[in-house]
Amino acid sequence: MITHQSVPRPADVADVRTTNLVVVLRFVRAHSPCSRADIAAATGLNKATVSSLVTDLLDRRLLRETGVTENRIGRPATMLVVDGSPYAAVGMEINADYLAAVAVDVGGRRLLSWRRAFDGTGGPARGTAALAALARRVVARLSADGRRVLGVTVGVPGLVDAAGVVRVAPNLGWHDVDLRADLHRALGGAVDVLVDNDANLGVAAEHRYGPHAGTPDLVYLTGEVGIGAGIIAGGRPLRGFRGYSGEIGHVPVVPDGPRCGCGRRGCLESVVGLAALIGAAGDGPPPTPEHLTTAVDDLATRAGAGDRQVLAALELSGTRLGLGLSVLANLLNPEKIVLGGYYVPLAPWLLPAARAELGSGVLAPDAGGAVLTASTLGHSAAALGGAARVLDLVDAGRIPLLDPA
Amino acid sequence: MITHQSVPRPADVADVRTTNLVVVLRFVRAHSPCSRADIAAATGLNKATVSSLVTDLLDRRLLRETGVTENRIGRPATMLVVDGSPYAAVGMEINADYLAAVAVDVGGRRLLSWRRAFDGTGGPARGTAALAALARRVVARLSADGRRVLGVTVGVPGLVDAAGVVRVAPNLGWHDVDLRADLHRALGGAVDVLVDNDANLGVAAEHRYGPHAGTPDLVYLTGEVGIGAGIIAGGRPLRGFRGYSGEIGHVPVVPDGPRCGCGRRGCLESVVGLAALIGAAGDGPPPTPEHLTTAVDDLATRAGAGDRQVLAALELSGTRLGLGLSVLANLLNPEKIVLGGYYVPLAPWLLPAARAELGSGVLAPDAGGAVLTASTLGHSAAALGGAARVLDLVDAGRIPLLDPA
DNA sequence: CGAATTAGTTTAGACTCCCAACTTAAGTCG
DNA sequence: CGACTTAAGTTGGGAGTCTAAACTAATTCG
Repeated sequence: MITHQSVPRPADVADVRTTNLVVVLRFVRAHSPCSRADIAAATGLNKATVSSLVTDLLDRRLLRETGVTENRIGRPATMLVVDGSPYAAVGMEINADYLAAVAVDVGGRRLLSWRRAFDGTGGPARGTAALAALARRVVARLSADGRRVLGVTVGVPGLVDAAGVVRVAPNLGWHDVDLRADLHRALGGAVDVLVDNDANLGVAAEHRYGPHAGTPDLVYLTGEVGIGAGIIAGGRPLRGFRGYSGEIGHVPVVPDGPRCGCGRRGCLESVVGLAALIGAAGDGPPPTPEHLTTAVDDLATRAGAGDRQVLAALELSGTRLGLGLSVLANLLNPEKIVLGGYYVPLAPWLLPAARAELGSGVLAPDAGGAVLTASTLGHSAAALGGAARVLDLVDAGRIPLLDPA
Repeated sequence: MITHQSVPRPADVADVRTTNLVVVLRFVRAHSPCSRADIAAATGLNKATVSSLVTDLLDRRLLRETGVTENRIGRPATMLVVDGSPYAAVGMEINADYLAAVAVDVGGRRLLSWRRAFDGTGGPARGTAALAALARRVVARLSADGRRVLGVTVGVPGLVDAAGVVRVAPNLGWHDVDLRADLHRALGGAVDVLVDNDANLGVAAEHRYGPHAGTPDLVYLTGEVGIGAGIIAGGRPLRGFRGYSGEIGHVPVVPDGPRCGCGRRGCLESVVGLAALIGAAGDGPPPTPEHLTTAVDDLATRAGAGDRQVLAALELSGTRLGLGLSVLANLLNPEKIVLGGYYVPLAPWLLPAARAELGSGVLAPDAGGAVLTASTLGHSAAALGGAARVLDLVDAGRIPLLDPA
């Protein structure tokens, strides 16, 4: 029997430095602009230590002095803000019908945001090649701008294990694709590559850029053909034993409902997945994958126009979604649940019923505090989350150093 | 809007020492007996550093030299084992029909294990008083033995918030009882007191003392009148926003099943909770709370004797339990799921069907690796977990110091 | 213009880990 | 039996970190 009684990594004095560099960096990010004295007072670090840390971060161009000083008694303070512009983090996303890439600098500023239509169902070889080509272009562009690329994270709609191998991606038709190694090779081995599930990256994006950024118990729900949850619990991503957490699509919500791909009946996904949503509105045959966006827009338009059938279908779907989410909320007690993907345009009609059901279905009073909202991050949330994931590495202690130029 | 963008605590050189003391302590615990040289080789710490750390731990009597040396070429090694006997951790448990207390030393050795019948439904005042009296006796006994009590953790069947206030404990009839403060006061303010949900402590016990100790993604299921899950994810307890995680009892598993206390139909708890289990075996009126243990024993006896009705009922219950667990496993992807409480004696008949259903109900291949077993910790698992929780504090860096005697 | 106030730097000291040399205590072998 | 080999553990010096206290710097107040 394998014993998991692993021993944590020892620490040394350099780790103290790293920890405190991150403390200062995060403090400035959260309280920008601020002075060295502010940092010392708030963190408890000594003034001298703060000065030393700040000098280090200025050298790395992770901070910048705004020169601006305040106007009150005593010596004026030099204000600090986050810079980070010499470093870039890249996030990418492959889906059944598009590729996306987003780059941000370490200060969090959006550097580029590309999106192109793409038939993701053409097999892993073509998908990987397209991703690699896009990644190379992004990296080349960023390098040309003089930025160092700290890493690339790719989001995939499917099960991804800890090593970055895509185990199953039903909508892409992928099995056991070692995307991480392939991309790493395609980028000349020069850039760190991570691969993760799109829901996990969605929640990473919300955790860094959403209106509730920093919420330590956060859930993000992808609203695509399939439904997946990205979970942050206790401030850290919840990945599970093999990285397969968040498969909420098969919670039973409708007794004797329609048969689901998993073999059971009335699963959340088969009832409030996108196909079901469109089907429930009841106009003819289900749309082909390429026309899902149009179909959703159409649905939203009809709902906005007061179409009774659509309104009723969306309300019912909201209730069922809320039921599924109540199961999740009972298990995880999240603070925020964010709906993403195609749920966003339909949120005005889904949310009221979903919230009501969530409130009544959670055992803890007041739904355990859980608040249900729709994402405001727009399209390519997973790609944005990929970039966020790279920035998380910085926050975890991988403080980048400027090339000796 | 409250921003959660909190900044982590700064580190200093003393934290390095603490971290490394824990590294050495945990290494010895996992690889006892071992030499200083073994520790240095395995952890990467310098020999000199290890010597210094070990000296410190010997002074605190957290380690002990066994004097025993090996028999091979080169200077013989002084072997080290965990001591910890001067320090005691206490766990307690209150339930509808009993009180329990367990004490262990920091080496993990069981010091005492008390259990007494008690009517927990007599209201919070009587329950708190009884717990306090028991705690005082335990602490007095340990002190008389010359042990320093590091802390007491109490398990309660209900929702407990982060401050140790029991929000709701249905089976005890408690609401908003500040048990932590009450007990802390009753113990003269001299001992740290923690309060937690019994399922959370059950999983803490399994995580430290179970056959799969150390498994970072572990779930424990209480099998009492209610069903609750204690969750460890990524090596840390999953508590959720307000500490209300693990409420698995209301996953819908039987379409149009019996009405549950929560108002819906076919909830896991109403279908495979203890009352339902006994009811499904079909002999007369449901037993009163005091006779549940007897009723379960009777069920096990009849199943062992081959009673068709009981066997069929248990198999069906196992299937439904497996269905509920598959929802949990899809969301959390645990490595081990341990059944506790009254499920243990019934496990031989519940497990096969539950495992089959779990295997087919989880989307990830091979149930995502999840293995379902019955607890081997016996009664008072929550109390044992309470003691484990106190020891977790040591592992988190609260290294105890011997009183200057 | 000097006192008060606040920001930030310098310097000395304590603590930690690491490295290299050393001491200690065995077994090995001629 | 004694020199050699092997391995465990200790000692002393060095580098890096934080802290405290003294110091310098820049501004407002009176």
